[in-house]
Amino acid sequence: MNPQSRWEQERQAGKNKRMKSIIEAAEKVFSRKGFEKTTMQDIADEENLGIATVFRYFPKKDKLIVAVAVNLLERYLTVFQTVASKNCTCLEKIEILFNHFIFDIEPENLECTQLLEAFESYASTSLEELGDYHQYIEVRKRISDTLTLIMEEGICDGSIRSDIQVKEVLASVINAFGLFSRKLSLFERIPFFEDEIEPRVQLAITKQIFLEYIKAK
Amino acid sequence: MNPQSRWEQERQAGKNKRMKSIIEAAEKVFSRKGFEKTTMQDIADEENLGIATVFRYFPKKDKLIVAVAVNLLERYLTVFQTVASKNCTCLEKIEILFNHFIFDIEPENLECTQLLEAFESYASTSLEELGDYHQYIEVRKRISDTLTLIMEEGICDGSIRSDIQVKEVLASVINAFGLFSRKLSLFERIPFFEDEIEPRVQLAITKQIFLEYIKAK
DNA sequence: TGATCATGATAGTATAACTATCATGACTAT
DNA sequence: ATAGTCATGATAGTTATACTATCATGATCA
Repeated sequence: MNPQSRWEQERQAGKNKRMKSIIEAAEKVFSRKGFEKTTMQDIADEENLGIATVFRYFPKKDKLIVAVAVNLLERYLTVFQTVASKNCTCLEKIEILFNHFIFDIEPENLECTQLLEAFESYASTSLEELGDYHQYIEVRKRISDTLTLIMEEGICDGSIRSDIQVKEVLASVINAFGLFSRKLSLFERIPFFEDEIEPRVQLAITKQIFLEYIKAK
Repeated sequence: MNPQSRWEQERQAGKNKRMKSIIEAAEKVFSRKGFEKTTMQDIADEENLGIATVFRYFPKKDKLIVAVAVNLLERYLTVFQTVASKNCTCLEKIEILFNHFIFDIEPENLECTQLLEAFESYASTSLEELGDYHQYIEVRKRISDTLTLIMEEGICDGSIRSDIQVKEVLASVINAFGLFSRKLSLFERIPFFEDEIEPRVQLAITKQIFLEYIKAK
């Protein structure tokens, strides 16, 4: 067996240790500075690596960006799965998810949501090759499936109205998550934005609108 | 009077003819290629101008991007105002607005919505100087005021439930516009996205959720 | 002990934002 | 009509950054 190809295999499987450390470093820097303004040098510096090393693992910046997004979304998936297996009503589960990703006191989760939102925006406008992007879509689908499960359960136990189109409604819920996280980041950056509606209030309202809609009458 | 300063005044007021033509050209190119991938050269070529001329009017690419967004949003404002003065119920007005910007057969309006969505995302991550951005916020506020008017009218005439927080709910509506336009652009770019929910269906559901929520019981 | 290979350093290319300068030709005021 | 003004275009140059190529070094592994 050729060791070169073993390394290459590891690299492609994303199981390489250094690769993981670069992804984690990149996530930090992207969160701070955004995808566009972050340079590959910034990421190398974060881990005290040579820039050539970063390029060895991620020959294109876009590849690194997708890798960060996929990594993040996979962490999300486990949260969704954990909540899904909890022993409470569907409505409670959905509220737990809202609270976890948006209203959590820890700002960390919110930052993740913001980064994912930024990624989807980046993907739809700036991503050059869509080849790696299907990986992201895969994980996104599994999250969607998990939520579908939660809602179908809710219809069975009578806590959710039975005449809704499950997949479509929850897609709206998912999108609502990301949407307001972006508004929050705008709000934080721009002082004269003050007299607009506080995004957290707006988010709470949106949550209410969705919950009221899906609740069994 | 100093002619140099007159030109400078015109330039700053945005009333200069050439300036307008550059903004219109830029809007076309930005719509096609996105903010990031569009070069100043592209914009100059679109109008057969020298690149130096473009830089004379817009010393930074960011300034041109904001100018395009403000110009676009001002066109939106007139639509909102026109619909507001129509002689029909509040619910009908809101539905007209949905239809106009998203479901319209003319793809032109949808492209505008997508460009605005892209701009807000760009503003929250990549815009370097927020100085010009307040102009955009101003117009956005006037649109918000117009919508508030529509909804308050609806509460008076009894077509809208009276216990909602008007400003917050309509902010949700406005954001829903932009959100799905981005999903649409993703959908158009990515073939293997096919088995996801059709964004137009999703958008229709969202419209339904909001309308049902605000409707008087 | 010797071969392999990840790493870092460095130099180089391409592209695009942005600056500076100057010739030209259209417009404007008298 | 003429002279001056000024928008424009052409061009050359600067800087930043994505990305490539190459080589020395030192850790690891057989």
